[in-house]
Amino acid sequence: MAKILTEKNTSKKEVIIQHAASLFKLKSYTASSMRELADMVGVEAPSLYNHIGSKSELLQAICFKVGNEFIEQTSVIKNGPGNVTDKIRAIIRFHIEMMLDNMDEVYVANHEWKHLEEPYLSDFLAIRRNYEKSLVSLVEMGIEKKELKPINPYVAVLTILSAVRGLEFWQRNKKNIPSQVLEDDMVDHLLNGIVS
Amino acid sequence: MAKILTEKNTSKKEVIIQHAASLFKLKSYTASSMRELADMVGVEAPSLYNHIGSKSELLQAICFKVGNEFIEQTSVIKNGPGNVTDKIRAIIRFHIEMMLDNMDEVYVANHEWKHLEEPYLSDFLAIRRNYEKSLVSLVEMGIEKKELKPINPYVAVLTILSAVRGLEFWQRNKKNIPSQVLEDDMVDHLLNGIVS
DNA sequence: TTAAAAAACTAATAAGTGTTAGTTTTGCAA
DNA sequence: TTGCAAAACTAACACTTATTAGTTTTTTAA
Repeated sequence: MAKILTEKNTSKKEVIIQHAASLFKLKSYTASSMRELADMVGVEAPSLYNHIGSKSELLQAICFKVGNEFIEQTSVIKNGPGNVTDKIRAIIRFHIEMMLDNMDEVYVANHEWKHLEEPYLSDFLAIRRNYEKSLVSLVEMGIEKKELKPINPYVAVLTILSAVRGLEFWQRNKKNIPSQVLEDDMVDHLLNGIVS
Repeated sequence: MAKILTEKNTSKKEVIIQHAASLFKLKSYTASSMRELADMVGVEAPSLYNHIGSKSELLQAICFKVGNEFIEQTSVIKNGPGNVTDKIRAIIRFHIEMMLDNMDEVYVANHEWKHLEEPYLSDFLAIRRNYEKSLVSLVEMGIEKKELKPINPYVAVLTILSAVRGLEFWQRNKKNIPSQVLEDDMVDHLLNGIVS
């Protein structure tokens, strides 16, 4: 009867994954049922299994898609031209844009990864650790070159990543502040502070 | 048979709540079962109900305890002496200390509030909104007095609160960085930036 | 020592979970 | 039009869930 809507270049599996990201964000992974997901897709729950292997496979797909995208894009910026400060600026901007454009999936990757099963959980954490290390080494380089103050580089990276993650709360306030102001002000705040 | 350990000045209900915070942080609210919680407490699951009303009451207790503590302490700082910059510095330090000292409960309040039932969900969100507004007005005052740069005050508050929340990831790295360095560097980062 | 209250226990319930089996319908290619 | 594969369906299973009922044990107070 009911049929999964297939848009151009979007497999039904991808449609399911997108709805899953939205649902997992709304209700969290464990509180989301396959029946609810099926409702969103417009199908009975068992029909989902013609396209996917399991519920946890959906979480894996979301987490690793996001993780890999961050790794790749940041690597491009890091290995590109410019001084360290410019690179950090670009990375912050990339984070903000990913957050605003792919809110559901980024949110799920940030919040629900702990429900990944092994070995995916370990793999995901390794990816994240590597990502953080890569940013730490960039900050260290900036300190060496005297572009940055002699702060603890790990604390700086933690602060930046956390601040950017906070855009998860953004949706309810989109109305008031244009995202360009948000992006500019946040980048400036994290690089130059707020004290005049 | 088994008995709940009662420490001085700690009711059994509080013991249960503390274990609940630890469990909810580890596995998330919905993935935590009352049987697991009972195991931690050293009791069978139905025995918990001699001390508490329901699972969701535990979540309520945790969320509102944390919420009220932030409201109160921040209000004290805000209405106390000192210029705006000092107050913001004090608030950031208070957040960091709350995070380090009451990690489990703060984490749960930050992450699991969405599983609160009405009317508690609405109440909790109202508390948070008020708290944010109160900080925004403080930043606005700092801008008026030219202590702070003319940034968007909401973005500044969002950035600060999010950065501080990131200390949730701190546990795994406690070994490397003394928390005093963490606190000092993060405060300096959020007020003065990292560019030298 | 005894009576009452507090708090533990076992057993059970009703609802919801992800998933499988088996069957029917749909859509495309020949 | 026929035949086949893809994908939908219904029914069901095995488990887990929070919670209640009813009972027994433990603690407290007189």
